[in-house]
Amino acid sequence: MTPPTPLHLSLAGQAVDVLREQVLTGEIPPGSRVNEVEVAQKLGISRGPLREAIRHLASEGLLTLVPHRGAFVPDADAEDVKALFELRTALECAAAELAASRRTDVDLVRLHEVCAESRSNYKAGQPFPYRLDLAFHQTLLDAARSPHIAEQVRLVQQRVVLLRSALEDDPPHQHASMDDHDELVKAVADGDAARASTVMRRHLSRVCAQMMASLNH
Amino acid sequence: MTPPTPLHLSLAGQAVDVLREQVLTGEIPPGSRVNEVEVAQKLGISRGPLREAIRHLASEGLLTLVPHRGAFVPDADAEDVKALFELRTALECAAAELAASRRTDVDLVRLHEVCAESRSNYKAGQPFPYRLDLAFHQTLLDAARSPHIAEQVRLVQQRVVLLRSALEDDPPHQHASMDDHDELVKAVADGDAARASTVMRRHLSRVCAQMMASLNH
DNA sequence: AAACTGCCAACTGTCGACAGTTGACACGTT
DNA sequence: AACGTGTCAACTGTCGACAGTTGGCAGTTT
Repeated sequence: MTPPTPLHLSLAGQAVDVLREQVLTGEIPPGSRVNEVEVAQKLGISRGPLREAIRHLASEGLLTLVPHRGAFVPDADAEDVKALFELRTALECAAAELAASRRTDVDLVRLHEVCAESRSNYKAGQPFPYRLDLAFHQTLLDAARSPHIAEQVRLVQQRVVLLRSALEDDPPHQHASMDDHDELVKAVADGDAARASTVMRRHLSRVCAQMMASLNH
Repeated sequence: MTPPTPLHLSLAGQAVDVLREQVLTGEIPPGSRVNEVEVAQKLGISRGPLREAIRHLASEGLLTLVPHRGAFVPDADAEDVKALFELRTALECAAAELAASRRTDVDLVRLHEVCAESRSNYKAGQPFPYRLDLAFHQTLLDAARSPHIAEQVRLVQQRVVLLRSALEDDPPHQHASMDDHDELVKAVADGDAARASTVMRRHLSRVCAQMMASLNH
């Protein structure tokens, strides 16, 4: 059934994927500890690969390691969110600038598609799904064509998702976000790097404030 | 002599430090492979902790993992340098902006000290040591008071150091760098975030060009 | 002689077991 | 009753050994 390394992914790699999923979905709730023997048995693997998986997720910021105590799912306060968004702003503003100067027509089509889908969903009474927000930022990132920045944004995004569990999206915020996205696309289409950066900064500032507000009850 | 976890650092943690040193100093040259059993014996530890150390360094970008082949010290070409500096520019420009708005008088004193030491060394006929360049950027980073950005810059800096082995510092470049540093300090002292960002971008652009030139023989 | 095939050593991926540390509970003391 | 102490179970850190895969080499074929 499970030969050591059949063809594609090592046990450690599979464990990384499974654990990441469980942490991001909250199946393993923030603040809880990850028991090595217990999880290893549940995944049907040994402690060795699982340990590697845990360390990997810790390097991504999805787990925090305490010597001789184990790995914990971090639960953040408003202060952490603010600090994290400083990094995200630095990365995504730079990405927005690069996208404005490097985007192709295909990139613009994709960006318009995502924005249009968000609008239609919203007008149909559906809430603006976080999935589409992620898709927009990912598409913009692809247009920037900077693999290292993209990789770092991916890691930060993950951590934001981890903290997003308690976030109740309210309609005003959703509307403002979609407006920001549209404005970003316009700036990128015009090749206006400075404006793209400015709009992105304002957008992320808004999102950050929203998250901090919902974290403070 | 070596109980499992004597008091402070795990064997894996120690191995990380030793290996990082060996990789950054070029003791383990770029392109070479890291043999697990060999290095483990040389460090007097088992393969388990060493594997964790290897994975950790890989997550920092100091090693690249190839399934079933092992870990290699990456040797980069000009294209990689350019891509890496896009990330570094995004991070350090943001840090420069934050430093301009958050710096205290103590930060300014420290920045002036580093610049002064660089100048005096240079005028004494000594080459501008890379150590002082790192110190300057680190001091500026401290003034920005953004731990996440600082951590990411540290990782990128490491990778730059890894590629720096073949870099011959020529006096014109050193002089220009010191001028950039002085100009940065002025902007930070004035609290001029926009100017700090601009100067930092120009500075890193110069350093990047210098590195790419020396990589192309 | 060049290309293909089968074998082999070296190394990574994985596992189970042992040793040391940590936090907690129970007990005794002040 | 509150505090300090000793003991203990649970867990992490570490180790040595086995299984599977990879790349290279020798031998054979065309």
